[in-house]
Amino acid sequence: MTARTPDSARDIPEATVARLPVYLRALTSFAEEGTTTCSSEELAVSAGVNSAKLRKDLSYLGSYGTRGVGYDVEYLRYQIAREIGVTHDWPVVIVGIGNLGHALANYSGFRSRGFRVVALLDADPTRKDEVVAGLDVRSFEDIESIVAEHAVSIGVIATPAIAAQAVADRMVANGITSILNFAPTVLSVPDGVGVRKVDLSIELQILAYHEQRKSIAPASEDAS
Amino acid sequence: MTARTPDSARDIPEATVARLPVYLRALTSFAEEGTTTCSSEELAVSAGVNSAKLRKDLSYLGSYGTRGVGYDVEYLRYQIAREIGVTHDWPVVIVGIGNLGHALANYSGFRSRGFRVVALLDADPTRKDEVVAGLDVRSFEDIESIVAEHAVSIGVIATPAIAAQAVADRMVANGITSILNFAPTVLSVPDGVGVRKVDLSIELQILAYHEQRKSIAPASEDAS
DNA sequence: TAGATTGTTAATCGATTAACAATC
DNA sequence: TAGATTGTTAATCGATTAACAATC
Repeated sequence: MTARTPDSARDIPEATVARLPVYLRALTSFAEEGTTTCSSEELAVSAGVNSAKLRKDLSYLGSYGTRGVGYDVEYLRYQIAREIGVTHDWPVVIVGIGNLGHALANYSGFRSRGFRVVALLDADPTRKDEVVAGLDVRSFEDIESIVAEHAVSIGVIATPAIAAQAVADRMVANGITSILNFAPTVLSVPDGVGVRKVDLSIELQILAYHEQRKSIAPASEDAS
Repeated sequence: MTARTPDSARDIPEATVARLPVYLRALTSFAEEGTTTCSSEELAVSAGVNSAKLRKDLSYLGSYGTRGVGYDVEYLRYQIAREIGVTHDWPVVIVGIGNLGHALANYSGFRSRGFRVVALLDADPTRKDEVVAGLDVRSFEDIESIVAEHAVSIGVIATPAIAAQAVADRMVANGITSILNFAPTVLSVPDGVGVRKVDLSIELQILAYHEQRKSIAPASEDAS
């Protein structure tokens, strides 16, 4: 009981989970360049973290390196992909096909990184019959049959803020258990449903805060 | 020297800084609804955090509430806006006017939350003379004059990954000191330049990780 | 064997939370 | 005065980091 869990299903800290995709991407770059082996230092530089943190993170997955040698790029890449769960594609629906929904539907990075957009939904009936990124824009009312047909568990909300909660409720009612929310609003969902938020203005405001402080700050680090 | 810094320029933890924009948004909602006063509990619910964390966060800014009563919505809203630095608009340039750049250029939330898009730049000469969101798409070569003319310190990168580092270098060379990066790549910038990254695939992969574990996890919390 | 690099330990740092004295 | 709610304290929790023993 107190021995380390031997195989999978260990408990990985949230901060580590958030970095695994970054490592995965760096390893994919290495593989594309033909690099077959790398050290924790090289991988760390490529991922923009320090190597102690990288090794600590990887240690939660298991022992996939070789002391004195480093990591096999392809092997580690696969192990991380497996841990994240992107060795097969996840079907995804996007709701809200405005400017942002358009951009998301056309984003090729989803496909290459473990996701497949299976449907585009919009509540506005005038948008129906539009074709975006090779997919028909369908009525939001079709969500039930689409989620059932494709066994969708991940939904993306790209609607105006005012509509987002209702969309989330409807997603959850139809069995979606993970939501990526681009609408600038706080969603409330039942326990067990995962939500991540991408908020463009908030990111800019965080930059603005630091930007503002640059002009105020005493020049204490100024070595000139 | 050991007394609390009396006025502004206190040291606010990063985690708090990242939440201030969320509080600001919640307060703006309250104001629009005509709510003039709120308690930490009400504001916390609206922002999706617990009230202890909210009060702790606000305590870094100062004492803007009244014990036994709560907060004046408009007053607190102004204090937070001032702390973030969005009592006046920040000029912003967007580089890379593909699908995502289009969406960002048209995003009305920037304008209402402290930012003004002053120029859209793209390296592709065939995109010049296009008008997006009421702005001419201009050559990336114009960045120097535009940054100088509008005193731009914040840049948004919405180019393909392959171009992003060169764009960032050029931004930094021209005096931009804060970058919001949508390209799926790690940027390296000099000390003193702030970078925030928004990575759509990474957000989905984090959701996928948790989604995957739901099917694997032992039903230890299952009370049925 | 000597050199290199991992995986792990332990110390440190920062963030969260509950509880409550202060005070309206 | 009694009730309400803030602002702060202190305990806890989680994340980071440097250092190094293990081991290729």
